[in-house]
Amino acid sequence: MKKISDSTISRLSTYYRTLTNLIENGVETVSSDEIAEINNITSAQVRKDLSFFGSFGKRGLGYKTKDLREEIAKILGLKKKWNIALVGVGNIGRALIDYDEFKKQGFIFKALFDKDPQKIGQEIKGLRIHDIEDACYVAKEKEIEIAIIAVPAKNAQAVVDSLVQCGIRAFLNFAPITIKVPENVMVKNENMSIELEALSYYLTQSK
Amino acid sequence: MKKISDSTISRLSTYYRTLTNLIENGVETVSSDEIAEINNITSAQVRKDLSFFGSFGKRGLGYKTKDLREEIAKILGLKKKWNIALVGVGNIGRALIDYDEFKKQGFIFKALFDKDPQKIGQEIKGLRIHDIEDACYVAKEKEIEIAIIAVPAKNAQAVVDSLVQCGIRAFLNFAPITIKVPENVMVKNENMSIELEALSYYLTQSK
DNA sequence: AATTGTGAACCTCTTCACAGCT
DNA sequence: AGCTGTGAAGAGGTTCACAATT
Repeated sequence: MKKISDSTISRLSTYYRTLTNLIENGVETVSSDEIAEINNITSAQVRKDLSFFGSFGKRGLGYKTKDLREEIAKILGLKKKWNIALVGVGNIGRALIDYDEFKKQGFIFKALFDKDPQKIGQEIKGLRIHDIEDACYVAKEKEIEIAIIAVPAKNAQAVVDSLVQCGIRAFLNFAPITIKVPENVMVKNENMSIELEALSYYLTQSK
Repeated sequence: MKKISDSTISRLSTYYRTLTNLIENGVETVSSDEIAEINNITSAQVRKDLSFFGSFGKRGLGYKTKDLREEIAKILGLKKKWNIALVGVGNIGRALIDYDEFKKQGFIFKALFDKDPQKIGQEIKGLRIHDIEDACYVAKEKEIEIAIIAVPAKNAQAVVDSLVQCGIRAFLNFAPITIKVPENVMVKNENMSIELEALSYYLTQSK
């Protein structure tokens, strides 16, 4: 399949959210122009993004909100639930366990890992914290498909390496470091300081 | 000044982090090739990014780690401390207060806001939680420059609107919604589900 | 010999603009 | 008449490749 750009995929996520909101508000049809307006982009961008995957609208009429949401769910793989694991039960990790948005989109925590003996064995939200050493066994048992890395930067690469060995192929990385992985493994980064630093840059510039 | 792309700015942040690590490990010089290698990009990209701001290296020798880090700190505005406010003291918000990476880069929480009467008046890490209604007054007193928005999506726009009124011009938004702001105000988004959905997409594709 | 700094080439993403459908 | 879908044009970002410098 033709390679679709990361920006298109992340915009599809925002369209998905937009459609969810519209549906909740009882809106049944929507134009590319309206979706664009809500998300501060152009309508051509919306149509082009969708066009990579099919034609979901009706000329002159726009898109049925429910149908389009369904189509995007299919594209993004949101028709199924995803089993995810949290590695590193610190502040960030704990916050993510409680983060409703994940559950709402079908991402379900099935396993927690840490290497701190104090934490291992404890339970959070009915989930036991396992020793990271047992990750392969537990990950298989719980059929983990995605791992969220919330360990200190210095441990992140090693943790990912071993999970790749266990067969995990998708990672959401919160550690402020670039993780190396084989070709067929995907890492997405969530680096909160980078965005703050961009704000710092813009404030500094505009003085 | 010439408009610099967002990607260049965010790469500068990663170079900055790379240099910090190298310095901690006693490395005194580094080539664009080494910086590139660490971050999985090309050396031309590193040199081009830097070239927008000056020439900081020596041909044949590379860059002095300490000097280059200093230069990037100047570019990104990291020579000063930034006063930041947290709006919305929920799970995510609490985790951010404890997030060392922010403090390390010079972003210091000076004010917390919430609208829940249960929370108002409480203290976290020596910081009092103020009523969001008092935001303007407190923001001025504490000289807040950047606000982190960690309130539910449905309240985010209103909260930002009022803070813009108070004169705040930079926002890091964790709410899964596109915020509208005037031209001279900057919003950066941290949308964790979007990255997870990208992983979902790639796993679905590669099946 | 090694490595930077950079114009030019290349590639990718976005926007335009309009034919085609409803 | 209104709005989609899309090829073509335009803008922007990345990589190449090499002269310049140490």
